[in-house]
Amino acid sequence: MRWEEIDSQVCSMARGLAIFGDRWTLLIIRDAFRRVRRFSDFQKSLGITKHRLSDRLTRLVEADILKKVPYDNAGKRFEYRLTPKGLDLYPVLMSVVQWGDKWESDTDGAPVVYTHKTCGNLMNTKYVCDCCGEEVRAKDIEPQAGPGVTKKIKRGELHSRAQ
Amino acid sequence: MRWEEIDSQVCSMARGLAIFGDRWTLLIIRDAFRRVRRFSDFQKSLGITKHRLSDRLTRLVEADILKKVPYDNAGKRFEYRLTPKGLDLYPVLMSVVQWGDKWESDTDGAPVVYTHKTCGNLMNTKYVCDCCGEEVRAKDIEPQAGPGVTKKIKRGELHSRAQ
DNA sequence: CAATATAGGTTCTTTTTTGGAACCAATCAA
DNA sequence: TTGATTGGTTCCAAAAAAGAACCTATATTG
Repeated sequence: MRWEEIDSQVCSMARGLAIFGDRWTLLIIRDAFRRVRRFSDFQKSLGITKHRLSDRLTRLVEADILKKVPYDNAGKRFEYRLTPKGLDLYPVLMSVVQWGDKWESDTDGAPVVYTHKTCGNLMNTKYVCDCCGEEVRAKDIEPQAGPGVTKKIKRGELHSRAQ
Repeated sequence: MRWEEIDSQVCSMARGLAIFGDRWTLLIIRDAFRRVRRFSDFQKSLGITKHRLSDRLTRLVEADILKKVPYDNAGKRFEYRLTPKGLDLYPVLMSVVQWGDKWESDTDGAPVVYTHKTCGNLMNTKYVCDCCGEEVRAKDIEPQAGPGVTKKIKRGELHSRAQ
């Protein structure tokens, strides 16, 4: 299977990764959360080639994760800002950061720490069930076919179990 | 900057993505969580070429995310199983899935739903501050240089602000 | 006002990474 | 024992990425 075809899988992970699962894209989004907004600033921050950056920004705008906002008088230069869909990626980034802090920090410790303004404390995050509030662990979870699969089976569009 | 150099950034995201931020790797880990364990099963599930799969599995074993466990009598055939470090990636996968469910499902709805065995309900997850339990939002968080940066600055190894 | 710098790209060439197919040795199942 | 399966490796062609040069439209400087 070619990589471009992976979003044809009936799987939310495959569909997500088809958008941001390649090199650079998540780092661009990381920078966007750090208020990097302009082409040249992304380039300086990342060291990515202009060609690649241009391509990735275009795709992110097409995917409605970033939007272009004019900032010069002539309206011909643009900033790239996160859309609501893009802002919703925050848990993805933070879960990667948390994992990296735990498993890939050198002996000095985490490069960046986070203060939660709401409660005033240094923050660690955890992933919880929004119903009972308990921290989520793989073994406590039972995946089942959801409507995105069962409806397709009912209509005869899918036969095997979901990818 | 070359992609292989990104893990030199003092940034937990860059370090994480250096390991699993390329094509296929997170999908392999997804399958591992679904109890896919053998070479041929990964291959069937993903449609990845053997070459690529072999390479990715080797890297994941080197990164201590998967481990090889012999399963035949002669001890020459191996299964690939998640290590504790690999199991700890669960929040990364689930946050991608949650995002994909919300933003990339077709009109039928989510392909897979999850029952939380502990509380018996269909589960949605949320990302919370482990101190106050409130859901984490980008705007409520103030990042600051952590020990992984400040110690290096003190020793004169870093001068600018953290990447 | 001309000259220079900067932003935001595009084009071109080289290198690296993939995809795809063929091949292979060891085991297993009939 | 014979053929199928597992878990790869090797080789080649195609696609993607890196790096440099180039380009156009503003903005700034003298």
